[in-house]
Order: sequence, then structure tokens, then C-alpha cells
Amino acid sequence: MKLTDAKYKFIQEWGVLGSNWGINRAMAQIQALLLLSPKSLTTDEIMEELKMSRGNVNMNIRALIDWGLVFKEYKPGERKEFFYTEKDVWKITKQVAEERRKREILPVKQMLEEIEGIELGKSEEEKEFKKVTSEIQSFIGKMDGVLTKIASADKNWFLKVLMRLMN
Amino acid sequence: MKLTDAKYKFIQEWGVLGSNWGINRAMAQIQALLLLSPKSLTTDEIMEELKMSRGNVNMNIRALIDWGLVFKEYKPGERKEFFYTEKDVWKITKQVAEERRKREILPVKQMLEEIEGIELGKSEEEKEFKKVTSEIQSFIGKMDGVLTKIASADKNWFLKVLMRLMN
DNA sequence: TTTTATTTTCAGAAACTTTTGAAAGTTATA
DNA sequence: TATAACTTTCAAAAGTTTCTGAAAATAAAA
Repeated sequence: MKLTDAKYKFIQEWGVLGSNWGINRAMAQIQALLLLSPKSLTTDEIMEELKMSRGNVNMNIRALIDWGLVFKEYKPGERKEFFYTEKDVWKITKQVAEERRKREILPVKQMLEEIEGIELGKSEEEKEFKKVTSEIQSFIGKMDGVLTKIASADKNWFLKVLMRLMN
Repeated sequence: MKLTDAKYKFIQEWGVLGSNWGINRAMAQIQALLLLSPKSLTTDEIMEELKMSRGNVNMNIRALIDWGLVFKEYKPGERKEFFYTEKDVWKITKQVAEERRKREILPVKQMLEEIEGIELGKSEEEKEFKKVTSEIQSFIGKMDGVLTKIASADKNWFLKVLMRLMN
């Protein structure tokens, strides 16, 4: 296999992985391309490599910047914008953990807090409702804590925890 | 707020959470309904409560069974099938962790192993490729380990780990 | 066996998401 | 200022996923 084959294989698979995670394929593929590139790339280079339209590349680059995974760079004498991605897998993980906490955990937490305040009767249905929602609330609280911790931790802490986990 | 309002709010939000996670909305809503129900439900009851077609309920119930989250039950004297869900949040987490490991982590692991075998030259591009893919491979390996451990661990282990994480 | 109850399947419709490409907007240079 | 280089936006097209409902298949009861 040549580098080009391996590279496109990696980009494709990263795209599939992304779409299993609610991140759209184009966004994941652009990030994969930037991960593999030793230098920062322009919109036109990305369009050319991934055969995507300008609009699509622009939209998804902005989404990646939004997620804190991709950054802009200006080169002296060049008018174009150059893009590069965070390459440290640990930092990417932190960034994604924080983003998912905000987008996925917080809304459920909030909903459960609203629900918590409701006065309920004593029917079997109501007791079950109370029981299940309280348990989920406690669990979500713990998850939120873990993700917050990960988002603010450093690499060594994480590696140590992994070690202990696997002991 | 009445029970019914709270209940539908919970079901809606669970559906949104699910779709952020690549689990489809109907599937997540059916599971939410079963979570809140003190008794097992028939296809017709689910159709009625969630205003979904028979085909849709049937398809998604089967997907939930596939994921190991929902079970069938037969009641004496009844011809219909009754469905109930796992309610222990810890067991649900284990189940989902294992399922996601299989569906998301393993394919990437496999792709990276294939890529690992490729003989590469000394160009900057090739060196970068090697570096990035090896780092991801090592990280994915650790993640796989953690998810495997979670899938086979018991609740106390997990709680203890959470405690230590948060120390 | 026939009838009835129930579950499963699947083609087409509806809903939703992604992508394109051209036009509008912005910024830098001459 | 005008022109050129570039980025952003957005309506429409293409693609994908989900949902419906009726027909086919299966299983139980008469």
C-alpha cells in the first residue's frame, strides 16, 4: 500500500467514526486530513484533496474552530487563511469531552432538576417515575463531574488514572 | 406540572440525548417510556403512548433487544408480547459501553493495525503519518481497555473508581 | 383445518441533513 | 478609489434516515 492509499483509508474511517458520534462526515474528514498534514492547509487545498465544495469546507472548518479543534493561521505575504488542527490526542479528548458535556449532559441535567421539583402523588406510576429519575439524576451528576475533571486535568493525571483503572 | 407533562418532557429530552449519540430518536423514546413504566408494555401500548406506527415500534424494539437493553416477556393467557427495559443505570451504562466499543472502537483499531504494517519512506509527510497514526493507535488501545473493563466490572468497582477520580 | 391474533417486513412517503455553487460580502493591495 | 483575492452565505439539489401502513408471515385458538 502506498502512502496515498493509507491516507485516504484513514480519512474515510475517521469520517465513519465521526458520523457514529454525531459529528458530520465532512467535519471528521477535514480534521483527519489536517491531522496527517505536516503543514497547515488552505481552503483550496482541502477542497482539492477531499473533493468538496468551497461552501462545505468553509462551513465545516468553522464548526471545527467552534469545537476548539482547528485554528487559523496567517502567513506573512499570503492573503489566504491557513488551517491546522490540534494534534495532541490528549488535548483533542479534553476538548471533545468538554464540548459533549455542554451539548449533551447539561440539557438533561437541567431537565432533571426541573422534574425534581414536581410534587407527585403516591400512585405506582408516580413512585416509579420518582425513583427512576432520581437514579438517573445521581448518575448524570457523577458523569458531569468526571467530564469536568477530564476537561481540566493534565495528561499525566489522565495516564495515571488509566493505569490505576487497568491495574 | 402533572405527571403526564413531566413524563413527556423526560421522554422528549431522552430522545434528543439519544440522537446526539447516534441512537435514533424513536429508539431512545421507547426506552425512556419503558424506563418510567412500572409494568411491561405491549407494542400497541407503545404505539398509542408515543403516537408511532406499528412498523416503527417493532423495528426499534428489536434494535433495543439487539443492544441488550430491552427484554421480551410472555404472560400466561396472553398472546401479545410484553416488553420491559433494564432499569439499573449502571447495567445500562455497561451495555452501552460494550456496544459502542464493538461498533466504534474496534473498526478503527483494525484499520490502524492494517496501516501499522505499511513500510513508509522518509518524506516529511510519511514521517508525520507514522507519528500521528501511532499516537492514535496507542490512545485507542487504552480506550478499548477502559471500555472492556467497564463492560465486565461490577457496580462497586465503578463507584470506587469514580470516587478516586473525583478525590 | 380454518379462523383469528399477532408480529415482521418492506416499498414508498416524509422528514431531515448535507452539499453545491453562485452571488454577496469583506478585506487587502494597487 | 477601483480592482482583485478571498471568505461567507444561502437557496436549491442531492443524499440519507426514519417512519408509515398495508401486505405477508407466523403462531395460537377454535
